[in-house]
Amino acid sequence: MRRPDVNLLATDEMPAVGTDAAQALKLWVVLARAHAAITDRATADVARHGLTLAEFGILEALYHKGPMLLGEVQRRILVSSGGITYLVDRLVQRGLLERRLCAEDRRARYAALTEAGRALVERIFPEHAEMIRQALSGLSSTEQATAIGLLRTLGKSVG
Amino acid sequence: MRRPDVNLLATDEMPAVGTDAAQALKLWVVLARAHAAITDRATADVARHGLTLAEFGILEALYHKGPMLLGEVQRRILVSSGGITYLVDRLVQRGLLERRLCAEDRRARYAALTEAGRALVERIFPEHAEMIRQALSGLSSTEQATAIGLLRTLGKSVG
DNA sequence: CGCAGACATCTCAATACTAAGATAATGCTC
DNA sequence: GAGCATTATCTTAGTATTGAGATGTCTGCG
Repeated sequence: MRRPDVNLLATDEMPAVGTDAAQALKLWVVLARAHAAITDRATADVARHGLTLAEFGILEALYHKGPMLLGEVQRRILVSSGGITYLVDRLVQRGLLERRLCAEDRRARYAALTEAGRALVERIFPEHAEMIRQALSGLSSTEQATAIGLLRTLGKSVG
Repeated sequence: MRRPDVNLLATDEMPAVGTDAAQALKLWVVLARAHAAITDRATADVARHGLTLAEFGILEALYHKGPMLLGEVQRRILVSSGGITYLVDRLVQRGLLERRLCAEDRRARYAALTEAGRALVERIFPEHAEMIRQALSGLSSTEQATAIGLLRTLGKSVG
């Protein structure tokens, strides 16, 4: 058992690769490792409440933004179109979410929290936020700000 | 269709969360987004050769490090114990890898590249490295060095 | 020596997704 | 206003991966 996630490249001694490519590969490796480590912790945390990270992401988004079209939610949590249907189905079955018609576009559907869903988020979100804070506390506030800037730039330039 | 990966939190206006937790959450979000963006590209790149990112990671590790025990490979590419068996099985079936007995420990097995496996890595790795270099080129060399340092610290302190 | 526990790998069932295509509604453009 | 490309969601089948437990092996201790 143990650990989901991405591949990892040998960090040293890579013949036939320029030094700039080697640096980029190393960045990709440490990024993937950090992501995997945090994902592990966050996954375990929300699993205590029977939720996937993706499911938690949906609940949290709806809590902070209010009802959203399925497509908006999909783009926000980064799943496929089939995936959002599947995830919302499950949350609806558990009584945490409901689908609502969209008056302006009859193809579209809103997802909205039920009372139970709202109550769940209010109960677990603060703990989860605290867990994340704790997990990332190896970086000072200044360092975190720097990292946010760099990763934001990176994310935009890759996409 | 479109896009694998993690959850994402509403970045602004989160009641009942301290500013330090809010910053940590934002870092988690941009990290996850950057990771998802790069993963998308890298996955598409290796898929051209019929490989998963995890499969590619195994081939690449063995190429640069030589034969490794399955457990070592598992820790390196971050999959479950069942996962490494499954992945190695598939690569063996395709003739890219072979299992070898370990003289010192009869429970353990080495994974080693076959000639075909070595040839494949030599053919596709340089392109892949170049693709990663290009994908991360939105950050200057100096910025990349900074990011590597921060993410390495982060990864260690989380785990 | 002989056994208890820790390990390394494998097996197997369950699951959270993805990809491709179906359905239906929208909105341009002529 | 009729068609055609586009968009929003859903359906279905397939898959990569996990997690729990089984098996065989090693190691240290009494």
